[in-house]
Amino acid sequence: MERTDTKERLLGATLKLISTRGYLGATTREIAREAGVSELTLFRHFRSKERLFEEVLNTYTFLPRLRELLPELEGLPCDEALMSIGTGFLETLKERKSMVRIMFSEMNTYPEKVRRVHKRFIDETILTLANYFRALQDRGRLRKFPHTTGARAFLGMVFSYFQTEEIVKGRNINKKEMQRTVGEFTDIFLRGVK
Amino acid sequence: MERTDTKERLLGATLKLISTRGYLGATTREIAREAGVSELTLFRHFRSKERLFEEVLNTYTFLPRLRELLPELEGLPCDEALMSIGTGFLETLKERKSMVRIMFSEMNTYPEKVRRVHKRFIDETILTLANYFRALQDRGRLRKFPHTTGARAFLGMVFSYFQTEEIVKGRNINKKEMQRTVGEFTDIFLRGVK
DNA sequence: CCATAATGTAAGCACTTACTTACATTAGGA
DNA sequence: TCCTAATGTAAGTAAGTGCTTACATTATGG
Repeated sequence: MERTDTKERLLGATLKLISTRGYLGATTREIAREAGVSELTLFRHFRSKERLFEEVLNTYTFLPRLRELLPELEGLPCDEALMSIGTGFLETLKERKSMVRIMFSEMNTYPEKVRRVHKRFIDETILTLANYFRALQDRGRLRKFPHTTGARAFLGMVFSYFQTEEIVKGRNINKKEMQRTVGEFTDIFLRGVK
Repeated sequence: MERTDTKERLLGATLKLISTRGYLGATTREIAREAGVSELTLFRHFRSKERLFEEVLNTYTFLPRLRELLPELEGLPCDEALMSIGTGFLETLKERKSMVRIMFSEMNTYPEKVRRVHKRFIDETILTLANYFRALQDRGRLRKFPHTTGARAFLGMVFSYFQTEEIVKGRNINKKEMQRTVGEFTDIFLRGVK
């Protein structure tokens, strides 16, 4: 009974290694070494690599915070509310970068498992935002437009920005840059470019 | 001298298998079998799996294709031009789906050399559209806005849409749905939602 | 103080992988 | 007709890979 955090260390090491080297590229030997335990311990806790991976997905699944965020935006003007939604979304993505990486890398290895995570996060976020837009339309704060497509559009801008900069280029989007870019996205989304 | 298209068949098989199983998951045996040649022939044409993969990336790049999207839009009004860019972009992504899959799923596991090409690809795509926007601004057809962010925004909407539907969900976006959605994106992008 | 549960070390197994070697076949051009 | 270039078959190699077995160590709680 030497350690109590063995399982957590293994899960963390697996998340790290699979997100950087891919499922096939991350070996159980290396995961164990990264966690500071023997390979045998890995197999004693999780019976196979696949089960280990599954537990990683379950452990680090993330849910959108948008729903909790919305009530706080009640009184705000549209631009400030959207700005807040955009930066909140981007911050969640940054926090869960490893999981986002895995989501799009292991789509082929384990399609159903990964799709579940995607559905829980992306689809849910689009839906929530779309409903929010509809509410704003009903109150006359926004003009009529297809609210689901609108949600897709806004989140798509932010997500693609995250994907190209943080994931593909490996850059870190700092607070200042984030504020600026999301601000510009918001402005375009609200006012249009014409 | 039995066949003249051996190399092409191998490149095609590699594209197909790597895009579905990943770089490590696609074995040289299977690639050869898919191409209808012996594994030895594969190694005689390309000396290693890595070189084979590099040639695949060079062969199937579609950056030139994207560049062709702009020139023919001279006389069109903004909304039609944007619509054309959006659908053209989306159609290219669909056509080159395998490449898109490879580029955005596993890039972090590939050698630095490959990643650099990929980064340049993204930057150039954004830059091309950004320059187009600037030209339209100079001619007073669009209002002043940060043109690079604008290009990011528009391409991001379309790309995220493609990624979610075609890659993650495995759906086929048909012509009609594509027209509608891109039309709505364009409208939002030009007029805003306020 | 001792049973137990969590860990370790070490060896190894069955399998796969990228890649090689040696040798044979075949078809077209000189 | 014969040389050459492209291909094939078959066997094999070295280095992994996930996972197992056998056995030892150690700390803790009753």
